Amino acid sequence: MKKQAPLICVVGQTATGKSSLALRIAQEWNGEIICADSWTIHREVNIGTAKPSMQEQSLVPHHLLDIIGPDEDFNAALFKELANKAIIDIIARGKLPIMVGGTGLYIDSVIYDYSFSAVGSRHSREELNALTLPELLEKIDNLGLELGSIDIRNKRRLIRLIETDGAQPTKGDLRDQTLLIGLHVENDKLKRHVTDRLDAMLASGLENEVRQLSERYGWNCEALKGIGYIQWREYFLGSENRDQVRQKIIQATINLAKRQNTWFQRNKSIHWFDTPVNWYEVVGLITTVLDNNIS
RNA sequence: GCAGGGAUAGUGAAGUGGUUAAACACAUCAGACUGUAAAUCUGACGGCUCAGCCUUCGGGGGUUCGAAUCCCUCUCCCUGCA
Repeated sequence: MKKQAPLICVVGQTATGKSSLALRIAQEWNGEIICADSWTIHREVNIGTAKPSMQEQSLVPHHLLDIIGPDEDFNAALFKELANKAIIDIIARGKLPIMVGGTGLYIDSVIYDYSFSAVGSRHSREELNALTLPELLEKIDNLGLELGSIDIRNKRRLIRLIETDGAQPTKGDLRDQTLLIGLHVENDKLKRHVTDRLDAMLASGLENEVRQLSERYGWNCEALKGIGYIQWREYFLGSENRDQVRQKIIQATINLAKRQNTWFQRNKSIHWFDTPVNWYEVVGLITTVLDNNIS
């Protein structure tokens, strides 16, 4: 039986240094990076998303960056498809694929081979969105759909259930030869990292980037709904000052980091590292996986 | 100095005599998560020897069967007049 080629994943909360670790791994083992991030896929949002710089991208090829416009939608199923293509392509060229990112759903869709149920065209999302929770439940009942184990207090879950005609999703085992490296930082330290990173973003012209994007695409634009962007709205309207924006961005980032951590912590296959990462341990871990593959 | 206003849990803020350990929001802690995921949703959130008990609404005193809510007084803060 033919063995699957190795895949290295670097996951974890935002601002833990995933990108730089991935870069180092890629340079050490002749790899290419696949970004599993729901925001860096958008073009034109660069500073606030902490997108890898052109300099970093010239060092190592990055995939799934800048693939859609700021006002275009994206989704996990699409990510899974594109990421799988990228992985196959990288392996075919004899290089090591390294998937890095903090969007847990995107990562899992690839490494656990999620079976996304097709979107039913009979119902428009806009129409369903307008319904209340009880109305959605009634509709589901009328359609004869099984609620299963979904959270019936979460409107989005109910809408999805209707859209998929109640199709039950499936999840596979962890992809063979896949190494999961998780980065974790303690709360206090994380807050410092987040703050420092934001101040660096501000120094490199975040405000200007947001202003230009909001003028060109308007505040309803997808990419401007992200952290680091949406918080400027009141500022440009004149009701808040720069420091309030800064505090709001820090807070939103910390809140996100908490949710990301909850997602990844339940995955018992992840090898966790505290930062700063002990490089030799990483080398040891990766070497084991790669050697195992050769034999 | 005089006249008003105010002090409520980590923060903001409701409550103005009786299911009030005290709405709500935020923060915090924990959790869920398969075509929006940087999204969406859930629980806990005064203390304890925790299906019961104890202590809270600036401090002290009082009225009342009963007060964060009424009265007196003290402290501090804001506003108008001096």
